[in-house]
Amino acid sequence: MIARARLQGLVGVVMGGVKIPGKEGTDGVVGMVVGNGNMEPVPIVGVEPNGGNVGKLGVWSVGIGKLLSPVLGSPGMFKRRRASRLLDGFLSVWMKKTVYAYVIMGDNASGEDYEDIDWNTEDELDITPSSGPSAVTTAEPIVSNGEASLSAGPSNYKVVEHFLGMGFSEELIERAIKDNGDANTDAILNSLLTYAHLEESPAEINSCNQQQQCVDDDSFNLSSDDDESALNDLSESDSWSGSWSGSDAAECSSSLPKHEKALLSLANMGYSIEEASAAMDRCVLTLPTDLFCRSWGFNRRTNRFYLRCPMAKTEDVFFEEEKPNISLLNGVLKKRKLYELKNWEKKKRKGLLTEEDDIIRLPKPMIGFGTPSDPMVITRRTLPEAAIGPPFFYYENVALAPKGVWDTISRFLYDVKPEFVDSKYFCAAARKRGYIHNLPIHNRFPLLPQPPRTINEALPLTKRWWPDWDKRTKLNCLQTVCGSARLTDRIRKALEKWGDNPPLHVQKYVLDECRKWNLVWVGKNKLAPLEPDEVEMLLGFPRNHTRGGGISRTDRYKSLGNSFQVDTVAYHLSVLKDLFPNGLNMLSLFSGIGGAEVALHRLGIPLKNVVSVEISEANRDIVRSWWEQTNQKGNLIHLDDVQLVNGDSLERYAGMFGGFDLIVGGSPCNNLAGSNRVSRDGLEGEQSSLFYDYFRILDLVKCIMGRQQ
DNA sequence: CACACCATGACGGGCGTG
DNA sequence: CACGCCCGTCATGGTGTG
Repeated sequence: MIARARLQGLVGVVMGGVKIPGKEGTDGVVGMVVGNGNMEPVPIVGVEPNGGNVGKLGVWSVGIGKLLSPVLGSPGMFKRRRASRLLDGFLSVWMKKTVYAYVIMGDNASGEDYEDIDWNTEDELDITPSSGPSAVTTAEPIVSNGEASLSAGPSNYKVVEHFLGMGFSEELIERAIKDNGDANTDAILNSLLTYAHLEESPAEINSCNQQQQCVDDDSFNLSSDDDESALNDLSESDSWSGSWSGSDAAECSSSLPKHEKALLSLANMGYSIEEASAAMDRCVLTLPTDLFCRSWGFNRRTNRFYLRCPMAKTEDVFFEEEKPNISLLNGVLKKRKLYELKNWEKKKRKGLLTEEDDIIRLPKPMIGFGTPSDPMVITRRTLPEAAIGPPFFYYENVALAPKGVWDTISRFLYDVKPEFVDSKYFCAAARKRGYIHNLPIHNRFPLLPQPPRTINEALPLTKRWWPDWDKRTKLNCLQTVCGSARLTDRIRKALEKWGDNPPLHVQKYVLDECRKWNLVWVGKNKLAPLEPDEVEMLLGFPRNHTRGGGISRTDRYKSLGNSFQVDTVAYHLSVLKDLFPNGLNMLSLFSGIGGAEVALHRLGIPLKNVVSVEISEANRDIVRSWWEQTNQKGNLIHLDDVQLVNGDSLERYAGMFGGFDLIVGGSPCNNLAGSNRVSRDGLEGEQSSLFYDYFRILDLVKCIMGRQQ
């Protein structure tokens, strides 16, 4: 029988820093967690240290929740080994060394050998439901090689077993077969889904709908077989998922709390209760729940999977793959999704979206917990327990990221709420950024001398030429590119036609260009983009910080545009001065041109050891040059790729220095920034997803520091 | 001529605000 | 609803270098 394994959607992601005893290089364990129908993570029920063979990463394997199984496939038939081998395939197309997410395969068996798949071809990765005769859906009768030999029972035995394996109760299956006959599995499944639906409470129905969004559009049809070796690792009976098949499920969840069962399961595999508990805390609790209600897409350009928000991109999800003969299951799901969409739109129109629907909002004014000139709004806050250091951490990114991004970032970073600050309260240029950190917030102090706060003060030579119809007192955000000479030439010619009082439409044209490109007046009718050293000054860097040493002008703009505003960051970090009078050890991720290092130095906080991770050689040169010129007494260690930073190296450095006191990082904003017209893909974008490495490394260091104490 | 490097301009859209 | 804002990217053509 031709059958295909169907990868049924990525359900959950977890990343943890758990060392698997005796297994080298498993610090950066990336987890695979599935959710259950209640939108909760399912506790980890097993560890397969070698499962993914993911370079130096280990792989968790997990069971499948009972309520999920009608949608995702059969927990009873879930084969770890096969799943992990499928993962290998995905890893090969993931392109990145670090893996954030795995696809859980619904175990619809097949007759083809999945190992023959060329995972690097796009065809096999097509996320659209495949058409043609070989395309089967979850609704078709499916028999794996392994089970075929067992199926000697009555004619509907296989059908019953199949649906049993999907987690439906025997009673429901019998009822469905009675209603539909045993030939039409589509109809049976539909009935089963309906029965199950009716049995759920309204709240559960709602969450179930969200859950199912993961499933249809982003499913894969992939060949797979039932490798005999799949059976030789963990037996089904000692895994938790095994006990979840069929009607045992309800009893199972009611007898012991889930986490205790998972603990037992881990303990049975040879880990101490302590280790198991730590693993579970770390992995299960840091799982952001919104991942469960998102669906997955595949970016062909980058060859990577990404999460997409069902709310923002609903139309894509719905209509890009309209095909007449999509399976009944898909039909049901689409109807539900459509229903949900309409509900959501209705709510939105009526303004009924609650706080829960839209949690993190930008404050106005954007002054965070206060600025040097504004009175402190808040001087105390209560941090979530998991966020409390050591180490201190400080994370930065653009404030105006696509919706939901900051919620996700915040959930990963231990539910600390971001502090949004616009640097226009610190200097003459706007820079709206969000900072998530676990630093104290009382007794902050600014760098002295405080930088000029208006354009006139910052660039006094421009004052003479500034027309009264240009009302700007602050510059806009300093970006990575600047206006060209040809542009300012066009503006000059446009102005010269009109003498001293250009008409309103010319004024508007000029002002629009000025705001867009941050132009300043340097002569009569003469505008100019900011010079790189002016940008350095505005951002709080020493003059010539990025100058020379082989860096081009455009690269200077780029590096500066990607940097911190030093005064702003220094104000936040100033509380460290009393805490570390003898200096601190810092791990600086995405260092760029060393904004954090410069800030700490200017605060007078000695830098004992700095491990700086920065991909750009030019930027590393800048920091090294600054390090030497400022006669730093400490050690500067440069690494290039955050993705290659693993537990071994972190443990080594932490051992050398006695741990890290501070972890600073502003991860790439390319895919978040509003000015990106090409690939504003959100947090799962090619560069911005490196945020997860920030979290991964932070979590690893927390883990290491916890052990050292 | 090939090649690397650099400057230039064309290119929307999400989201907040008033 | 109109408006303003935004740590950007890509293809292209020019320039410098061997």
